[in-house]
Amino acid sequence: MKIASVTVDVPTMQTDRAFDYSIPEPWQGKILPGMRVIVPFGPRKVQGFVMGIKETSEAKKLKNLVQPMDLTPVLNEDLLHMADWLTEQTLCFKISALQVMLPAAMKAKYEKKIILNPAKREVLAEEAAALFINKEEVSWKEAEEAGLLPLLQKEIKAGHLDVFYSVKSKGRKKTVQKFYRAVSKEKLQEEIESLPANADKQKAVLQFFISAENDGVTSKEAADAAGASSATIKALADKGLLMKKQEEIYRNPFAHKNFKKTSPLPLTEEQEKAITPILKTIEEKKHETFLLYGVTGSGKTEVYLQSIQEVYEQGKEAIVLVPEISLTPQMVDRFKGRFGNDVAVLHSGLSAGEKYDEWRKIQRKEVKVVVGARSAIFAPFENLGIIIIDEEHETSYKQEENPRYHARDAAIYRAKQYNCPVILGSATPSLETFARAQKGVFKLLTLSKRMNSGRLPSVSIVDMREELRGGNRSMFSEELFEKLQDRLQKGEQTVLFLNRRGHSSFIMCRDCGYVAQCPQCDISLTYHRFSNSMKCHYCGYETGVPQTCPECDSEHIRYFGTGTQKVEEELAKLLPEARVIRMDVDTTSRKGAHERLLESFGEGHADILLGTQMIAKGLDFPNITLVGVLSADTMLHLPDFRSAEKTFQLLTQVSGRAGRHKLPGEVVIQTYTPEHYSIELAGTQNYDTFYQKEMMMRKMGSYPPFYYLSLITISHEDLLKVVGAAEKITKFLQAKLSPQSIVLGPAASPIPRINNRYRYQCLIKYKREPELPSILKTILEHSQQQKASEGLTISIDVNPYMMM
DNA sequence: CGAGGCACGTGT
DNA sequence: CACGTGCCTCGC
Repeated sequence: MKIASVTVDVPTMQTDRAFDYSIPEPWQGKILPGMRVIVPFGPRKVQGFVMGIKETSEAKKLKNLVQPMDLTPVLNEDLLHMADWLTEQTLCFKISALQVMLPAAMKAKYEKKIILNPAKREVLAEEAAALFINKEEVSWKEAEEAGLLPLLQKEIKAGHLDVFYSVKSKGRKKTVQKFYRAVSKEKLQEEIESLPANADKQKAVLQFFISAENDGVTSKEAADAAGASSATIKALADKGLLMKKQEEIYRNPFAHKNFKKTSPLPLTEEQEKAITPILKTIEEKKHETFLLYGVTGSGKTEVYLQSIQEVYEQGKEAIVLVPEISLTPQMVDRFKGRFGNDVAVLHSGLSAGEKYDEWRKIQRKEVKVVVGARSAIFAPFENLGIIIIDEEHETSYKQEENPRYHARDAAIYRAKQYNCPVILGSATPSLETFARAQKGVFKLLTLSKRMNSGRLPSVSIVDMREELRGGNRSMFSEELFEKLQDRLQKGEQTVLFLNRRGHSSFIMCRDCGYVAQCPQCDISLTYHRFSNSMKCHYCGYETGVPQTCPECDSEHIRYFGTGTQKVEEELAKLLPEARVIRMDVDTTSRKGAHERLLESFGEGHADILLGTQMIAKGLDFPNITLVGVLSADTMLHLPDFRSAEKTFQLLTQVSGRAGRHKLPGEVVIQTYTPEHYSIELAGTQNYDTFYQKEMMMRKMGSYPPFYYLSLITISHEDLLKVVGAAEKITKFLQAKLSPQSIVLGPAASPIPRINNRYRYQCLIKYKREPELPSILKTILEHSQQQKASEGLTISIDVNPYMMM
C-alpha cells in the first residue's frame, strides 16, 4: 500500500481523472482515501483529493506526494461515492463534485513566491537586491508589480533565487489564549503571602485562580473577575505562576442567543396519521421518500421534529434542508429549541470561518442534526437516519453553477446509501414531486387542516385594469387601501409583498419609448437608486442615469417597475401615520439585519412589513391579518414553462402568512391578468385543481414531469460561430437520439447576449435515453478541442430550472 | 489552470 | 541569428 490515486484541483477535461503518487515513508499507512493532500503537478504544487490507495500504477514514473493537508479524511467513503454519482449525473468535473461537498474555507489557497538563496545575497543585481532588504522572500505578485520579473528570472536561472509554490487551506481555525495555574493552589497561596503589601492586584488574581473551579480562562475573564488588568496576568505568567495555552475554539454565531427548550407537542390526528408510516420506515431501517403535503400552517415542522426525535433516540443523525431564503432565525430557533447544542446550522449568512466551524462540529460528531441550505446535503455524517427537505418546491435547491445538482435528487441518493427515509414537505409541491407521489414512487402524506384552528385566509383578487379604468392610478387598489386603513386603526399588522423578479426597475423615455440597454448584453439596465446609476445584472456594466433621452433628447424620462423604495414613499404620502419596515436587498445586506427587522416587526414596532420574495416564507406572527400582493403577475410572463407553477406557489405561500393564529386573515392580490388559472386558483388555495390544469399544460407542451429536459447553451463572441456550432450540435443529437426524443433549436437564448458573447441554446426533451449522458459527454469533449482553437463555450444543464 | 516549449515574427 | 509574442500541450 504505497501509491495514492489523486484527483487534482485543476478543473479541465484533460485532468479530470486520477493521477498516481507514491507515498513517502513517513506517511505510509497514514494517507487515506478522502484526505486532502498537496501534490506536485507539472512545475507547481496543487491540492488534491485521495481517491484510493493501491500497490501498483500504470504510470511510468511516479512523483512523491508532498504532504497530507488533513489528519483524518474530510470526505468519508459514502461521500466519495456520492462524488462519482454527482459527476455522472451533472457531467461536471470530479474535482468540482468533491469541492462542493466541503465548506469554501477548505479550498486551496495558492501562493507563488521567490526565495533568496542567502549565500547569494551579495551577488544579486542591485535592483533585485533592493527587493530583498530585510527579508528572504518576495511574493511573485509583488515582483511583477515592481516590473522586475525579467531580471529576477535571470537570477533564478543563475541559481541565486528559487521559485516556491505553497498550498494552504483558506480557512483558519480560531484559537484563543487561556491561562492555567502553573503550580498547585497551595503554592499560589504561599506566593500571595510572600508578595509585597502593595501588590494587591496580583494577589487578587492569584486568589481568583485559587478559588476558580476550573482554571483555563482568557486573560480578559481573569482580569475582569479579579478587578485587575491583563498586564497583571502577563506578569504572573512571566513569573511562572500561571501558564498560557493556545486553544482551538469554535466561532459561535449564536453566542448572544438563548434558546428556549421545547418539548414535543401533542400531535393532531392528522399529524399522527402522517408520522406513523415515517416512524415505521425509521424503525425498519428502510429507504422511502415521503411527500408531506400540508397546507401552510398545518404543522409540518412538528412532524419533522418528532421524526428526527425518533432517529435521534436511535443514535443516528438527521439532515434538514431549508431554502436559503427561509432559513430564518425563527426556523433555527425551532430546531435549536428542541435539540439544543446538538444542532449545527449552515447557511449563507455565516462567515466562511463560521461555516467551517459548524462543518467541523459535524465531522467530529459533536452534533446530531444539521439545518442548512442546499449544500448541507453533503454534511459529513456517517450514520444518517433521516433527510428532510422543507419547501420542497423551492427552485433554490437547484444549483445554477457546476455541479448543477438538485438537492432533492442528492437527498434521495444519500438516503438510499443509508437505508433511511426522505421527507419532502410542501404546501405547493413541485409538479415533478406530486406526480411521483400520484404514481406511488413517493408515498403521499397529507395535512389538510391548519393548526391553532386557524382558517385559511379569504382571498380577493383585484383587477388592476379595472382600477385604472376607474381612474385609480396609484399602486394600491381601493380595496387594498381601505383594508390597510382598517388594520391601521385596529392595530393589526399587514404584510405587503412586491414581486420584483422578472421586471426590475428600468427607465424609459415616454416620448420615443427608448429603454436603456446594456451595451454588452441584450438586456435592459436596472436603475439603482442607492448609487443613482444604471447597472447590468449580468456583466456588471455601470453607467450614469440619463437626464435626457439619448435617442430623442426628450426630458420625459420615466422610472418603471415599482421598487420597494417607491412603495415606501407612496405609503408615507398616503398613510403618513403608518410605521413601515422595508425588507429588500438594500436593507438586509448587513449581517443580522434580516433578523433584527423581523424581530422588530414581531414585537409590533411597525404596522406594515414591505418586502420582496424574502418575506414570502416562514414568517409566522399572530398579529398579521392582512397580506397584500401588489403585482401578482410579474413573473407570469417570464420565458419559462414553470412560470405558472412559480406564480401559484408564490401567491399561495404569501397568502399563508395571514391569519395563522386566532385572528382571521385576509389576502388581497392585485393583478393585470385575474383570469389566469395560476392566479385564480391561488385565490381559492386550490392546489389539486391547479395540479390537474398545469399537468395538462405540461403534457401538451411535452414538458416535465412528462419529459425530462437537458439544456445545452453555446456561447461565443462571434454570432456566426455560435449559430454554426449550435446547428452542428443539434444535428449530432438528432442523429444519435431515439425518434421519441425531441430536439428543439438551435434558438437564441432568452438573453441572447451576455458580456459580449452571443448565446444559442438547444433543448432536448426525452422520456428514456440511456445513452444521453455519454452523448452529452462526447459533445463536451469535442467542444474542449474547439474551445482552445475557437473560444467556444458549451455548458450543459441536465434537468434545468433556469432557461435563461 | 499555469508553465514551459516551440513556432513564428521583428529587428539587427 | 538574438529575443519577444502567442498558441499548444502536458501534468502522475
